[in-house]
Amino acid sequence: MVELAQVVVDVPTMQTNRPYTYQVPVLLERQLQVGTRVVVPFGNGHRQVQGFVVGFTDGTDYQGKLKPIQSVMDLQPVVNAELLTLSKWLADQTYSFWIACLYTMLPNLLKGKAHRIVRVVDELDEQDYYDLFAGRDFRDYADFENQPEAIARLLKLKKAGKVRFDYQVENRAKAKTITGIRPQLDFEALEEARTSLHPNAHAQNRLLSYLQSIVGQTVVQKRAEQQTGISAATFNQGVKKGWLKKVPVEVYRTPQAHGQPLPDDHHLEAPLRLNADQQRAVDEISSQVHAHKATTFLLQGVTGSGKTEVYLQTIAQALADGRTALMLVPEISLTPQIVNRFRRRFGSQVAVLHSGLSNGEQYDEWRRIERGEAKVVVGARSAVFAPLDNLGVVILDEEHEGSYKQDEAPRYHAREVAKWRGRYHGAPVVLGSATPSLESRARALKGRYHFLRLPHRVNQQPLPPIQVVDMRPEIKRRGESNFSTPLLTALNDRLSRGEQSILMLNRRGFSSFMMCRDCGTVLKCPNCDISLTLHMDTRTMKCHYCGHEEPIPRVCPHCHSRHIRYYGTGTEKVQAELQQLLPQARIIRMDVDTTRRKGMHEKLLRQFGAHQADILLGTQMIAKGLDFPNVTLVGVLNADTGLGLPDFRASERTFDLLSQVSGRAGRADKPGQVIIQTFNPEHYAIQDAQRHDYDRFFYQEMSLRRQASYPPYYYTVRLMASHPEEQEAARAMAEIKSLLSQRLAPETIVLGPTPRAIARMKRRYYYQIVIKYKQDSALHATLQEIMQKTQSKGFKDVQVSIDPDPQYFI
DNA sequence: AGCACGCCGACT
DNA sequence: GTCGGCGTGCTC
Repeated sequence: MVELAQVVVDVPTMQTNRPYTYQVPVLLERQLQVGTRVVVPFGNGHRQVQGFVVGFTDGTDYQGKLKPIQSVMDLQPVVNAELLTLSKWLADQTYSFWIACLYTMLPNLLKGKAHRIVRVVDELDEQDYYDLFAGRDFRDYADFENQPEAIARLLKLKKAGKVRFDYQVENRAKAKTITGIRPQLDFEALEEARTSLHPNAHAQNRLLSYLQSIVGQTVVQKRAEQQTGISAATFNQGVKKGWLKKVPVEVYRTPQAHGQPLPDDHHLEAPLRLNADQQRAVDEISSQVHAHKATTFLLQGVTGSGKTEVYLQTIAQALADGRTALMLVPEISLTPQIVNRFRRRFGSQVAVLHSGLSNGEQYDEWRRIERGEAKVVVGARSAVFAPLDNLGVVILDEEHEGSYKQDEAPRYHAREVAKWRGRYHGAPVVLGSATPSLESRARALKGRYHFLRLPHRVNQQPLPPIQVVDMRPEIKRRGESNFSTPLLTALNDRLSRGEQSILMLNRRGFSSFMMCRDCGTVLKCPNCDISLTLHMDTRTMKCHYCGHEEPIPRVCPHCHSRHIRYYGTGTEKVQAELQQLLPQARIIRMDVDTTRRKGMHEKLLRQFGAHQADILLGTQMIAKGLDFPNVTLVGVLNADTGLGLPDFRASERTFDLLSQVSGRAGRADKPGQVIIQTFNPEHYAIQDAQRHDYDRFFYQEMSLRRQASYPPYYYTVRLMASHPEEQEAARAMAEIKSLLSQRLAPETIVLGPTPRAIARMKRRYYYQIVIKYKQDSALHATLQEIMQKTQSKGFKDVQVSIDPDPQYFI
């Protein structure tokens, strides 16, 4: 029986979210493997789409006539057996399309580009031929994008059978090549050519001797020119005379370490000496590497405790076993400094994957990994899919970071994918953090994760003292200002001593909630204990969990002050105020606006590092990983903004952020100081951060989570539905809710539906339902059922998405 | 997604 | 009468 191929096609809809069966033409039989990309005809007409071969079969239930695969796009599979299995699991776990999961795991260039070509097949009249085709016999349909009249004419011509629409899938994945030269004659023949040269032909003489020295090899022309001083013109003459040939040489678009040279493999940095805690961590993790055990570790180490060195030496152990390693870092922490540290230790075995790379660089790094040339991958979230074989260890640094969860479909969490890959390869997974997520820390306490701690700083220096400044009396005394007296004094002090300061403006939750300037009260929902969000459109305060609504208050419900208002400030405004207060200070502002241009982020940091400025003023992006020895003061202008968010993780994020920035002060020989300005000096997240007391924060927060039935005591799922008409969105959600109530376990809590914070986006109205459950055997099937059911005509134009374990609830 | 089939309004 | 509006259903 002839083998048939199962193909997942690039048509991301619920109806087509399954493999289709295709005939395999004899010519393609040998090239075709599971995991290769193919071009297949799909649907009526002659539409072509890209697809992935996910299996072979010798029979099918399909009654119609099978179509043949049109062509094979890859010589080698681009998805190996592991990643194929993973993609299927991912689609199931995240309620997303299989095809979307496959693309998520691969470099962007492997997503083929579909072209529609309009081809002239019959005589056209002069006018049409000239206007539409400009004398050619085909054009890309995309050329007519914004010309509705032209499109109308084309459709008419199509109807008349004068033009045809063809489809073409473009394979964008191409290797970059540069010119190489290769001798075309053997040594003797070159010698002969040399002796018959005119005695004045010095350059050609040198070329011939050079060619003699590289017989049988290919050398990059640019290098040959540099090495020998022979000019490009002389090489061209050599080509003419048939002495040599120019050949394309494939090169990798290796992302350079931002101008710095890549370290060469013979001068790698030696491992640092470990302290007892670090050594124990390395030993325990390595033992699991050696034993092929998929143990999950939680490595909790205070800032400066040397976690990175533990990672490096653990990776070295895996490499020594002939295995590979995956190192995940949040996007904003993936700075040149951290990448270079890995490169100095492991040299050219390191590959880097992150969103800052061009598509070409991304593709080339990916191929180096896939070919086994890179054994250590350092990357952000999506690097968790790096095609490493024989994985020995996976490390997730800053495991508490919300950015490990993708906030669009497929909504996966890199931590869960990492654990899946760990199980597949028998490799331990290390979750590292100074402030672990409550979920992870709770699991460590229950023994589900193996708990390791690094309680001491490597340099034995104490953590910097943190001063909390209560802004309420400050505002009363001096009027509206972003700068308290103690902070200004401290800033002035650094200026006069020639030391630097970092100021962070917390932008999260910008101006969406109400807070009293006199007592710090934030308006909360009476049912949910979560902040109410201001809706200017309806002039009300709303709760996004239960739908509670109340008018905007004029006086504080707690202290009856009239100073209750929105909360939030922009960096630009703050910079202006600061410049006025400290005219002599040189300030660098870092926010989305000043760093939008590529490379600006690094440039500003380099300037600050070179002491071309006294103060670095920025948003959250400056909280991570920066290490400037001359910085002795860190100030947080508004610690509270995060606390006002209608999100049960608000306190946790505030605590993390404050702990994080505090680590930026005084890391070298000079002692540091941290000043936190707040309207809520009594809040436990601020007080515990001030004391550097993670444990205290953990237990306090855990008890609140237990009372309110939030993670880690409950799991959560968020369902969202949208429709251009608000009524329709609400009606669809009501129907979904009733289905959930019928199917789910009675202990499962279903909140909502409620309108989302930004209820109307892109001309659609959004509603959400939050499900809280401990275990519910009916949940998965019910959610699948909802995805299916909402395809029917009762849900016309309704878009439904499911977000398991959402990180943000706004 | 993108296409064809199919059933109701305003036109050569 | 028919051209074409877009609602509906299918794609190996």
